[in-house]
Amino acid sequence: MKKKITLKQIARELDVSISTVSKALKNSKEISADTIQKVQAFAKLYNYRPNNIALSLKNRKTNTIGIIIPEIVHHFFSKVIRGVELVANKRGYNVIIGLSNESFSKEVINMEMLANGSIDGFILSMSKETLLQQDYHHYTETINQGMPIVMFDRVVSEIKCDKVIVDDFNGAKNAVKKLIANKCKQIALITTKDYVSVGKLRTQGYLEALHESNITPQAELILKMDDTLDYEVHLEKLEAEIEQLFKAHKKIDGVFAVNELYALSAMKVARRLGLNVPNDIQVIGFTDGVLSKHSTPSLTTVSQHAQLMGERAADLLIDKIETEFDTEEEQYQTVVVNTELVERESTK
Amino acid sequence: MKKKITLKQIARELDVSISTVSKALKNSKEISADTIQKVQAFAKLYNYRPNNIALSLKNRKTNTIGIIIPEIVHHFFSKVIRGVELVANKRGYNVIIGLSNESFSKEVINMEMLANGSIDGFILSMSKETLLQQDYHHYTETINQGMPIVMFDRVVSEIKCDKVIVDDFNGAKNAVKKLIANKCKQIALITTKDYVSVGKLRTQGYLEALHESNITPQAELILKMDDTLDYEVHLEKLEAEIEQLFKAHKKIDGVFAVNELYALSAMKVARRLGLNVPNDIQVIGFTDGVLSKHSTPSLTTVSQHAQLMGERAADLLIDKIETEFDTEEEQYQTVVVNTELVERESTK
DNA sequence: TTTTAACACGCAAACGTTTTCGTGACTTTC
DNA sequence: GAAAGTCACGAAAACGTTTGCGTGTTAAAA
Repeated sequence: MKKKITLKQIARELDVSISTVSKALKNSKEISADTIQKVQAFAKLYNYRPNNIALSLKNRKTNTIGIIIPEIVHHFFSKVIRGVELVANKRGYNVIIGLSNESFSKEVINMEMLANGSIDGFILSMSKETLLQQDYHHYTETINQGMPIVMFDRVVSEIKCDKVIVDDFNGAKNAVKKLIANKCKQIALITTKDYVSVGKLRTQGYLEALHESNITPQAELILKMDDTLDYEVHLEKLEAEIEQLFKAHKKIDGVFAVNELYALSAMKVARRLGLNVPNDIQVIGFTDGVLSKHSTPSLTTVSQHAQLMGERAADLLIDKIETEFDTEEEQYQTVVVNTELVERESTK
Repeated sequence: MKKKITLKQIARELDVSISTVSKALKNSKEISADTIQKVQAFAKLYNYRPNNIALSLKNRKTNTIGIIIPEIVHHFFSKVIRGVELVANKRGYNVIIGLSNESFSKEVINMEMLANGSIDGFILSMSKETLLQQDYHHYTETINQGMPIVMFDRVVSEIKCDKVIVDDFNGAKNAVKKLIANKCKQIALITTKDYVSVGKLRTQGYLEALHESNITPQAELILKMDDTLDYEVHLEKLEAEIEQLFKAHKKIDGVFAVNELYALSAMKVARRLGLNVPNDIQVIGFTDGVLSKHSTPSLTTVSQHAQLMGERAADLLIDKIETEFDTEEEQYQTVVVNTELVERESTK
């Protein structure tokens, strides 16, 4: 049980000063070849590694980025994390995570925990509660203290910072256009209430696609679910509403759902009602989870390239961290990650 | 853009010493009421928060735990993380993650990055490559340096540390017994090669269940897949092998698979061969992913309580971190988390 | 009035680094 | 043989804290 060795200990053992040891390890030409050799041999023997914390303090730089997300047991977010970790690691950074669990207060607490020197910058996606309360002071305060922030997916225009977002609008539009091209006449939309920006944008994409094809949208074909509830738990409620929709509008022959679970539920209800997917009714979802790929029939979805978003966000953040001079007035950019329609069995 | 304020700056502004400020903020009785009031007001105004890094250096304690896992886009691991984060946060710790991506070298690098002062202890699950190479020096070295480690799920007896494991043996045994109780006569096993400890244990559970019911195991009913490949990618190969198995043994009426995807593939192949699940063939999987719940038919599985494992691991680790005195010789414990058979539609 | 005690505060060390600058001992140069 | 230069190293400050101890001032006790 040999504890980690420090410069001081090496110095004492070798009867030189701490500075000599430090320089010797860096092959400084101030130090004689003899001493360098001696010090390095000793350091290697005892497996010396500089203490990160001391370095962080000295350099006022932690080489760590904080990521705060609403939920980690979620394909989208875990893929984003993977992307962040990938480039962070490549560029010499560690990643520290905080989960808000969709709660405003946990988000605030987590940010405060990390903002006091532990990290060099944030990557985050807002919790639903924050989105609802529209209280963004913790973000702006953090930014004002000079800590860079990159937001992704769930963003809001009030906050001035770099952002990485999915092209929700066009993703949805293309999906619906695909349904139209596949001869669907009555296309239902299963979405969330509008305060969730992504739900809103996808809804707009749906409407735009109809518009461009000169189809008059029918309000009765749009189902807006309350997204504050954990829908994993409220599956029955979800299915009941969909069933009601299908029964009230037997002519529905296409469904665009703003997430995977809504789409899956739609397929399940359709099957229960004796409808065949994709022959009687075609379904497209949004997100690239595991369910789509392995469901029966497998689900055509709008893939979001979550990992790529994480990579972009990390690059953006680290770039900002490493630009010494804040070039005059802050210049923020918003990266839009394109979606991709992955066609599977639920469409023709 | 006001940067974070330090004790020194407060001291200068208020024309007192740094120590006075520090003590005043702690309501030390060495300091007069006037001064305390003055300092605290000023600190509040400027939103003073002590710098974590400086504290970590001083206290030689980071209040951060490192977690290293093979993969994050995976229901099991992300649930474990959630559990870890939950108790870590509750007990005042942060969580920093490292992904080995199933690679030995990335695991080593990640551990070294974190072991140099960044964290107080590790929670980790071994990469497949490490499991294969059986090179554990990075673990033992870390432990020898006095850094506590808690391993979970993929563990190995050679490493002396606290562990949290799933009761794979009994989980598998109970699952197979369930199949037997449900009148299955020919029960196939779809498992991994034996170097993955969990695969091995689940296989043993399968055998034991048969043994206890006086059924002679048939080697031809056991399919051992090569787990070094990413099976998400090699789905067709997997399905082909299963199809071959089913065709060669038409009397198979039960399947126990050591993970979710194997089970799902089995159901898919069965359907393709015109077999009804659960009437012709019953299927049970292992793990508590999303797929089981949302597949059709939904899959009966052995649930592992991943989040609970994470919580246990975190408690174990933090307990160890916070016991001042290493009570004489190290005493390690292994926590076994029970499994639970979640019955769904794939069994009768 | 002198001694003692209480009070309110500052000094300095420590955590583990890095880096600038200073300095003593040689070596070279004229 | 003296001046200048080179070499190899050490001292010290700095990053931002906490804390034991020393000290000057004042008030209380003798």
